[in-house]
Amino acid sequence: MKAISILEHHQLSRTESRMEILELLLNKNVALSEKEIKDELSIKCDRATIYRTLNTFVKSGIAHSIINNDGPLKYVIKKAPEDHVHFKCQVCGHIMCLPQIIIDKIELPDGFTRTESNFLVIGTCKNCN
Amino acid sequence: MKAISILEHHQLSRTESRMEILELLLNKNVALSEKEIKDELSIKCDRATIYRTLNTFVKSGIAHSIINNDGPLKYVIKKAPEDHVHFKCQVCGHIMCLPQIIIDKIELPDGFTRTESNFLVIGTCKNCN
DNA sequence: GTATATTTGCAACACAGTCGCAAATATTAT
DNA sequence: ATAATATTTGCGACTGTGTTGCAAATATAC
Ligand SMILES: [Mn+2]
Ligand SMILES: [Mn+2]
Ligand SMILES: [Zn+2]
Ligand SMILES: [Zn+2]
Repeated sequence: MKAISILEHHQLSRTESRMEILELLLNKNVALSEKEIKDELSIKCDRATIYRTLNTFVKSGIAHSIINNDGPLKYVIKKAPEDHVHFKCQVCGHIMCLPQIIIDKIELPDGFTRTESNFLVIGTCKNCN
Repeated sequence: MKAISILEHHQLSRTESRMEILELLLNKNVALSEKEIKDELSIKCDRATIYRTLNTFVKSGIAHSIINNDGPLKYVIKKAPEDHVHFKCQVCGHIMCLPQIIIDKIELPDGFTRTESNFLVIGTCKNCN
């Protein structure tokens, strides 16, 4: 399984919750909130455990969180290392990465330096258009 | 007073809370949260009133809210009509608009359409660099 | 297998934001 | 200016997201 080797590679112990949550994220191409994860999990798993697991994944670089303008944080497997744009579809509600668009290049005013970015574009996705 | 004419122009009734909150926002060039507003107000004003006032201002187009990656929404007077980049300084904590950078132009993948954007760049501001 | 380190579930908590309702205040009409 | 009406306010209760302490459960190391 891919999940096992990812956990090993990041030196994370192999617990049922971590395996199941990681596999769920690996099989999705849209970002999921804690609640959505809980609802889709086959095993029972406490809210706190899900949050702790997600935070662990983010710290390890396995996943990253996406800020939602209206709603809870969502999590997705980290594919591209660079900062990229996120897209939220108003119709289907899905939030996803748009790794095609890198945002290193934004020119800030004189004297400002960038360390990180959070870009969320809201609109209508390919499927819903 | 500027605040009075702004309220009149948007056909909002002229209450003490609205006047004070609006003047506070007009005198700041950084975004404020409900808590920060409450702390800076000279008059006493309930949390709920501040939230309602801010929502009223946003609906009227007087102010707009800025998503904070870690923390509550912040509010700022709306100067530029277009979507622009927001900047958060890790050192001083200030969040401000960078109206110089318009983000209409981001090229989305085929089939995606944009209606709104939330861009937050995190880094170090001019003063703190 | 046993010992040790880590993770889990549960409960409690903190905080942001909203809402119903009665009292207070602002607007309008007289 | 006074009275009638419409709007806003404060209070309290409530929801939802996310975190944390602690004891029990489980994973890893020996
Ligand atoms: Mn992403
Ligand atoms: Mn702005
Ligand atoms: Zn869609
Ligand atoms: Zn600064």
